[in-house]
Amino acid sequence: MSNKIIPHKQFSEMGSKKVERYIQPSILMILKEKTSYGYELIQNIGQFEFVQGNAPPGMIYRHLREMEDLGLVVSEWKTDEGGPAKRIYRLTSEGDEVLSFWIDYLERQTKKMLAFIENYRELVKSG
Amino acid sequence: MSNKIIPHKQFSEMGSKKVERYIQPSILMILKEKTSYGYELIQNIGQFEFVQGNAPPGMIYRHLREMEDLGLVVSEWKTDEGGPAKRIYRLTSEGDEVLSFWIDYLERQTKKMLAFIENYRELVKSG
DNA sequence: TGACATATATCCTTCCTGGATATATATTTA
DNA sequence: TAAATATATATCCAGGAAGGATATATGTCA
Repeated sequence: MSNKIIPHKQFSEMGSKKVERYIQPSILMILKEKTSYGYELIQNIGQFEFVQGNAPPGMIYRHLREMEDLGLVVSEWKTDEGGPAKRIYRLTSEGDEVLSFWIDYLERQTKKMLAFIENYRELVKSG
Repeated sequence: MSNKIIPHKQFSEMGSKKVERYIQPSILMILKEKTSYGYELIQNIGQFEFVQGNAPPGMIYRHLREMEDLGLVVSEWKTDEGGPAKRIYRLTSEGDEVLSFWIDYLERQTKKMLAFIENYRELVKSG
């Protein structure tokens, strides 16, 4: 039995897994504007629309630890506000520089994507 | 000992692994123009610049089998040209439809990326 | 005949994601 | 005041995709 399915369904299922979500640059961007912490980032990372809804907590904390290990951010505990302690993250100069590399990358990538789309349009027009 | 490294190095190492390569839509696009086969696709897929150099053969053949299983392409053996037999792939109407979904997705994604870049420019300007 | 180009296929390890779960602290509500 | 909820961080595990290496086979050219 063949495995044929409705194309848009196949696409959305596949897309939901493989789509680039740009977690790291989004965190760097938010921290460039102001310091923040995991729980807040989980709620705010959706503003760039690469992630729909709330981001999975495990992924954000995992990224933050990795980024701190790489020296892109530094953190300190904040306990004076009531409620559970927060680990406040701040961007480092290395993190700032990596963000600028991300921007360069995104510009190159959008150019390639737009060329790909244009190639498609020409193909449809001529075919 | 901390794990600080040179930012552009960290970025290029990370980028080479996580970058979106758009193998499936690239194959669909080539097959929309004409039929082709694995070995030829490996050499031609670089034209869209999502993949630099030759694509890893294992990945292309893996994608082709998966895409045939999904009904996006069909194949037949061609042995009348001398040299090893080629498995010629042809786009199906389902594959054509999935490619158009890919184009829609890429348009949405580029919009988000451009908005992200613009957000960065504003931040740099005001900060 | 030996090397090389063409051509497909499979295997294995590593890495990342998604999702679930655990833990702990305040605040609100009943 | 006890229970439920919101806040907040952290860890674990299964599944899947990528990268890279390797195997196999055929024809051509020196």
